[in-house]
Amino acid sequence: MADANMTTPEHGVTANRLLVDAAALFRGRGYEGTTTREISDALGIKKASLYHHVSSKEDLLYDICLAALNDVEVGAKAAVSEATGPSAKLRAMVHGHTISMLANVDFSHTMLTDMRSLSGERLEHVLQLRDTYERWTEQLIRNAQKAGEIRKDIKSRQLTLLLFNLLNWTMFWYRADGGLDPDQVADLITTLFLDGAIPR
Amino acid sequence: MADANMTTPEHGVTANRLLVDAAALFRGRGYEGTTTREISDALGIKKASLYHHVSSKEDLLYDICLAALNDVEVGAKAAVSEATGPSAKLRAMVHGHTISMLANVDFSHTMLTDMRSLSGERLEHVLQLRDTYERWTEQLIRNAQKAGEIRKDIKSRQLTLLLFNLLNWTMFWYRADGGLDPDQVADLITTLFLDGAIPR
DNA sequence: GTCTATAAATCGATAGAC
DNA sequence: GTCTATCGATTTATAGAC
Repeated sequence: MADANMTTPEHGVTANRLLVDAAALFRGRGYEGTTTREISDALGIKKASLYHHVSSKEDLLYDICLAALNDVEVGAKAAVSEATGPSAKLRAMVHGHTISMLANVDFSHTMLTDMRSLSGERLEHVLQLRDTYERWTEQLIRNAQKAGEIRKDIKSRQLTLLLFNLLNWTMFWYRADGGLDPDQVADLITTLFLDGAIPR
Repeated sequence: MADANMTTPEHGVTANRLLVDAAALFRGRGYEGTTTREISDALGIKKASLYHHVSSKEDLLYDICLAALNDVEVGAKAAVSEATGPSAKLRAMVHGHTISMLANVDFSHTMLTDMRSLSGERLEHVLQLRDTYERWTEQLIRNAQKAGEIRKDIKSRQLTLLLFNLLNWTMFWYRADGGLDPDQVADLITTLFLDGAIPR
């Protein structure tokens, strides 16, 4: 869902719809594979009218990446702040992250796969935000390791990479109309990450 | 590595280099974001000379997807055929898949993220090959479940999706010059998938 | 805030000489 | 098998009327 906190205050409603429609197109055909013509068609305006709301196509990608990162981070941190104990906080992170990511799957998908099309400073900024979030996650894992609730024979960095493998690729097969709702997806990821596939 | 079995016999050496160089560019800038001019520059020939070897840019993408799928399937099936027992075969699948995928990471990355740019029949063909491979993997999991070596409280379909989450996203962070070699990556994925992050 | 019209550049692909 | 030259279409973006 594209709710109010996904855009900065100075943006109007059309600019909001612009991001949502662009993200849906970018997810389906890629940023480079989507033309400004297709975006304006989706909004029901002419191509030139887009430039009243944004100053370039890349602006759309940049705003989508920032919104996607912000939503997931806000969702994860809210969930973690309500949990008590190292492994409970880790479970909460997976749950909050997954719910936010799947609620804005067009944004998350675009951010993760088309980020590379951003130029210079903008790419660096998005990468820095992503890295900061990954380090925050790694700290959750390290805390759980110190408490003896997560195995210590695999480095926290590598456990973090494996956790994001589980989280990120979900966007490629998740369908809102499919057999699983976001809560069930979050539970699956949590269960496999923590318990593994061999019976305990 | 781009070895001999990655191309069909009728292709010459230039056509082979063409695939390798194109896959590297596609991984870095995306299929839609890469121009035929960039591809010809990488080969040291003029843009028009490309069309002596391939009849369209999309041909390159199609051939890369087929080669990527074939390499991973061949690697995984060879490993599985040498293993004995349901869970040993599952471990072998992860190992063979990971080694082949990381040895041709430009090809795998391009196949998994830019497949969507294929048109009509070609997209269907690639999707069908991928689905067949996924079903073969799910059968390995089902066999291990029947033998009691894999938990039965999660459906084989969902365990398969989670396993491919672990396998596929690895392409986004694996670096040949990084701290982990393909064998270590395969062991990490196997260990987490089977045993989980909580100490046993 | 949307429109028509168009600029300026680049795209994939082709023709034909060598 | 590679080249020069070029076609026709399409691209992002701008100018200026309404």
